[in-house]
Amino acid sequence: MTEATPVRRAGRQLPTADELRIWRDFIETTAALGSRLESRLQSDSSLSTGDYAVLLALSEAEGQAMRSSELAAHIGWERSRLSHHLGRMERRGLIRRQECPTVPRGAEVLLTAAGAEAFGGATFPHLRAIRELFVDALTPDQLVAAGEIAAALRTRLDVLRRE
Amino acid sequence: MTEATPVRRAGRQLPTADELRIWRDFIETTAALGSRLESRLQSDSSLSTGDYAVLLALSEAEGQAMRSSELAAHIGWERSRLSHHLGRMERRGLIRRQECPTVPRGAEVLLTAAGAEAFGGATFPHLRAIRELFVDALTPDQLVAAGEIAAALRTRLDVLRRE
DNA sequence: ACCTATCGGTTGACATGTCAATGATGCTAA
DNA sequence: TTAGCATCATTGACATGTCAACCGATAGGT
Repeated sequence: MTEATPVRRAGRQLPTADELRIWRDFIETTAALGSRLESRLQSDSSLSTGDYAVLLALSEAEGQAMRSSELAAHIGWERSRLSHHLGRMERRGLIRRQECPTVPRGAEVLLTAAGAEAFGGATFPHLRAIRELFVDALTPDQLVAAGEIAAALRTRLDVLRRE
Repeated sequence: MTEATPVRRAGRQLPTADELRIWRDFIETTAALGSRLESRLQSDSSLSTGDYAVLLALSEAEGQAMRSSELAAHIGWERSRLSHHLGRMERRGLIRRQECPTVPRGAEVLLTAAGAEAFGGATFPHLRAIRELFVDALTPDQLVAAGEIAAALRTRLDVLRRE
């Protein structure tokens, strides 16, 4: 970081000690943030962040229903993961699955009344937690910077996707 | 973010749409970054990041050994998680456990030759991946900002620890 | 000495995640 | 027509994580 010369920067293959320290702080803190949010959500509503993502997507979908594959793409999950998760959510009565009327071998995922109710109850505390643990922790400048950092990292991930 | 008046900022209980968008970008991208690193490490060395954390700590420990509880504290894991993980690593021959000579009911965790070898082989590609996916993705300013953001979030998490 | 609380560590039950294999169904080309 | 192939979704095997219960040993207070 205190590295000013582009030449040396380009020549290095490994991170410096400073860079590594930042990396560790960054990845560990964001992981801890995620799990704190997870446990807040759990104690406020008995939902996991996975449940929440599914319920959010269904709530916003037309007819509060979506085909399984679309849902997976929408929230960025593998189909297998979604299928397992839906099985658990179905057992708890949060969603229902039925054959899709339009797509031959498709499965339609429907929000149940219980699911809508659980989602409704979870939303406010969850958003408040996001505000307390993330938004309020940062200055406005830092918040902007966080968005830019996320965008830069995402771009990099996408560029290197197939390697 | 475009919120300039402290009064309005203080009065809000929930994040704005902008803030929420940044939150989602941030948390999802950092999660994706973590899992990309995980799969890189896996394919380069057949180690998980958990394995790596354990092996790193043991490598740096005197005598390449540590008591189980110390190790857990050092890498920030619950004892139960560590115990399960050590069981799996022991089955793969990466570490060994024996009664601790100094602490009565303590277990000493030792790095095996195979563990040291696996760690040695994993280090270089892992650090290179951190550089490619994180350090090189950011400008020097962004890297500094990432460190500051992590520190701010960590402070907040610590302040709210027992709630 | 003896009851009890605590400590270090393990275990079991379960939630979650990945990967590869499986079924079931439609599409396409010989 | 039919053999091969892609697609949608599920399943099973397994790795990982949390939580609570447990075991054995030790330290104190009475």
